[in-house]
Amino acid sequence: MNIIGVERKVRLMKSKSDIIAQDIAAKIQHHQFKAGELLPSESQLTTLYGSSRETVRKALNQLTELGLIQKIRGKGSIVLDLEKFSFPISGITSFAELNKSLKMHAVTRVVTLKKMADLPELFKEKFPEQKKQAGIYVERLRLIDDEPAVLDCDYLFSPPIDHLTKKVAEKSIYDYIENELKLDISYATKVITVEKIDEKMQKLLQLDDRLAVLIASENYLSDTTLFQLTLSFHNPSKFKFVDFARRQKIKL
Amino acid sequence: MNIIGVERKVRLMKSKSDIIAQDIAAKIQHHQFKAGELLPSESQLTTLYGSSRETVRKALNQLTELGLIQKIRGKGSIVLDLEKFSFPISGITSFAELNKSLKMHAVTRVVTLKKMADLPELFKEKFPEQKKQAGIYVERLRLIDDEPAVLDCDYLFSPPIDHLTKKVAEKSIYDYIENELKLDISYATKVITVEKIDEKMQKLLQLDDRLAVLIASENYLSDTTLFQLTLSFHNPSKFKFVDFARRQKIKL
DNA sequence: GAGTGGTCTAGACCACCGT
DNA sequence: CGGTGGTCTAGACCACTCG
Repeated sequence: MNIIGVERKVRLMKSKSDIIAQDIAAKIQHHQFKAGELLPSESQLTTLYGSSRETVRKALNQLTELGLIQKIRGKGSIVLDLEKFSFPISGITSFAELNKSLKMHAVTRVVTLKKMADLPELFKEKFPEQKKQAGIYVERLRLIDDEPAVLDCDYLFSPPIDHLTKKVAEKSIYDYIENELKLDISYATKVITVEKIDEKMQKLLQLDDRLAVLIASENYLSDTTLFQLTLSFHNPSKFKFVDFARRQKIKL
Repeated sequence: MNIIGVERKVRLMKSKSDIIAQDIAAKIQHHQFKAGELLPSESQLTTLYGSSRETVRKALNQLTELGLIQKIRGKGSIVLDLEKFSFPISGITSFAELNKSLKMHAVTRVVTLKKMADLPELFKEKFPEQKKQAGIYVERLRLIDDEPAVLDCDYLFSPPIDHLTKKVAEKSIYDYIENELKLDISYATKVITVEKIDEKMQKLLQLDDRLAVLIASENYLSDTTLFQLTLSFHNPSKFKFVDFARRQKIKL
């Protein structure tokens, strides 16, 4: 039995190409494949993982999207320097996941947890249909090294999210949604701006200024259900957003 | 001859799947395919474009990445509401391209254009090898509705970019790089932060405050050559960064 | 010329959705 | 059940790089 046969028993529901991508990604992270060097060729990977070339290529494409490798025709796939851009945050990632993978020691304090009363102005006009929908409102303060860094204000809709405990909100709402409720979080839109904030928020974030960086996001399940709106107020001096981007072939 | 045969004569060097993606994207933009509705099924698209199913799927995957559609198993591909998230800027896009596609009437004023003297602190430690390399330094002020919105400071390396005229800098450096120099711009990393700026810059941007949003980016060609570093200082009150993101399957 | 990645194909089997 | 998308395969041909 080859590598994949073994892996597949453990991680159910993952495709062969996902497993190959995951495996190569891990080897890049652990410097088994080093930055600047070439990956084994596609035909070598084909025999290594016991799969067809197209499957290997699908895996490599994922790594290309992520910015882990760059493919060059006639040469091979070069491993890019992950260290250099201390880790893209792009993609939907929960604070708990970030905290874990970046090894920050961060703490989450639940400020508010109650039934949703009303949407904020920002979302009201855009989502008139959600206006009357039931939901949960959560306010959470994120502390990094004991200093307030972010205030997250989440509007979770019921359905699909009917209940929420303080404990879950402290740990990871995304973990709860995916692993308990078995919902399939799929995509999000984010808008980053700089906004004036009120005094209450200024105190919470312990800011000198009345300005904060706001990330407003809309989060959707794979069936296109809107399940969450978030206003994320960041302490400007601690704010950092890292992104990896590829040039679009398709012009809109 | 089918649709693709015709298109292919015009736009050389594009793959069949790119053309299909481009075509569907255009039809979505022109509301020929409407938000919330389903695209024709993959097998229908297969016969429509006279290609194999995998080729159609490759095209649909590109649209999925872009956030134009969402595929649902057993149902079909739903067109997402492009209007709702007034246009993702993510991906490497030049100011000239943005200006055109967003129909802003923006003006670019070249403030400085000279030989590169030295890299700024921010980049110095990270790119010691580039320190002695020759290059060009360009400073450009972007005005939107006659008000200063962004100051772009570009460091272009020679090679591959040996000369640059004021005219090119005013119009579009990316256009020049791609269409004149025939270089293949491929990927970039971006870091967004909020920074203190000096008085000179404050004046240029006509800011009340000494704070600006900084986007620092590193831009690479498809052969992994670093060809440009950019510091982009944004007027906070005019700053807006829009992003579309999909949940990562691969955990790093 | 040998080896690399880029594209496309035709066919197969599966999982899921609706009627 | 038929139609949808999800995955995988084996094979073909091409364009490119490098010695």
